[in-house]
Amino acid sequence: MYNQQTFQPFTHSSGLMQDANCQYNMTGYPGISHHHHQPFFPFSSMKSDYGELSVQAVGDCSAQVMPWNHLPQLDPAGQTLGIHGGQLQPREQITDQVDNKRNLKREREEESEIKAPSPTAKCSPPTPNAPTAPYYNQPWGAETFWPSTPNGGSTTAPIKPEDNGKAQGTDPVHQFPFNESPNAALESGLSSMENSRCSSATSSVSSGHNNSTPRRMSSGGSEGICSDNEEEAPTSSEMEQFAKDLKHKRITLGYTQADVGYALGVLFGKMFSQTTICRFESLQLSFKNMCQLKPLLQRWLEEAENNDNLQEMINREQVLAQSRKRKRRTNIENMVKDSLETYFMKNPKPGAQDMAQIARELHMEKDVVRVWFCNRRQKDKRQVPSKGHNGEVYDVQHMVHPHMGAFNMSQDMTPQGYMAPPLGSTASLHKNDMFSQPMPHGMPLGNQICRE
DNA sequence: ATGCATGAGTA
DNA sequence: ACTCATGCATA
Repeated sequence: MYNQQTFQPFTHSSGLMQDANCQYNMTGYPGISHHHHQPFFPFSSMKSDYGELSVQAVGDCSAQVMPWNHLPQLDPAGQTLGIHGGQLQPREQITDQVDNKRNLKREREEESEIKAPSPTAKCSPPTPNAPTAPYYNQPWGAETFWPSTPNGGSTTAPIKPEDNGKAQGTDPVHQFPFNESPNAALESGLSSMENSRCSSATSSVSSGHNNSTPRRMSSGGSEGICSDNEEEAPTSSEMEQFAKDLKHKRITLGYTQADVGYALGVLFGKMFSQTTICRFESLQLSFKNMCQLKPLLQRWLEEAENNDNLQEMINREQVLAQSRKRKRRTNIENMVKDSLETYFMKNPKPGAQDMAQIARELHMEKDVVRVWFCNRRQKDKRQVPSKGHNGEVYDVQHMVHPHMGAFNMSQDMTPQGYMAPPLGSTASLHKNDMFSQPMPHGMPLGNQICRE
């Protein structure tokens, strides 16, 4: 079932309502959210997934959403330039930013997008072996596991990794190439964090590991939200402030989110992706997760502010790339998403039977359906209602506007999450009403589209 | 910036 | 079978 088609012909009506988009396009089911067992930010800034509005709209939106986004990462131009707008793809270009760092931003990013290692980097050579990525990434070849992956022509497709996926990575931490190992301070910070709740995370480079490396920080932790030993559990507003600050300073210093994630790997032995940093900055992680990452980012920030060589050091580092196969991302059509959404509202946690049923009806793979539900639930938890300003949450489909404290939602939930059918939870809409938008539910297309 | 995916840990 | 942390790939 992974079709190979490339993209939907669907063109977005960009421009129309980008702004509006930002505001209304938030999801949240009040009913559900009340019960999260894990606290999340009250101010989520997420945009809904369902919108499927124009890509650009989304992008713009995001930039605007954040109040503290002093330096909008993308200007319109940015978008035009590239998909990644201001961000670099981790693997590719982490290296060159050194110098731009000071000069700055916009351009740098734009360039990077296109470029290869920047020549200008003050110290960093084009970094041939530069740390390109600790991330393995394999263009998921059809070959192995996944059934239909005809990948014929992968868009980006690269090369395939040497093995099937199970490359064991070496642990960056232990192998630290770089002599000037992380300072004690850093280490201590990390360790404390790990000790307190991230024990398993210690060595892993999050990404590519496969089996053996534990990548998560204590998940089940009952330790509450953030029991940081040394640092008290930050309050949501402190966290919000920190995130804001981090972003601002990061940008000012000329680092990309990918740089930061990479730097964490170098400094602490645990690398993070651009995605994670992005989510941190936009408060789209669970509060607990935020608390876990905060100390690291805090350290990084300190280092970055006081150490001009940081980037250089980092550039010298290398991390082994790992490879693994990954299923090609399925592109679920809007119509299908709508259907899934409907099912979700009726029952966020369908049993195997239901799942199979749904899969049948939608002509999807059961696994895809399963993952969709998992992600949907996860998103729901993460995406908590937010506070006002730009972050009004508004779920078009559900017409819900939850306004509850995220942090409190945890307790009454069952361990597994959802207890109540979301549907009834329609809440009042606030100003969102104004933004309510017609979700351009796309056009009817196939169910899933997979690019090859 | 976000959708779909992976996998360790867990209920 | 699920949650949670996390990331590749993509918009």
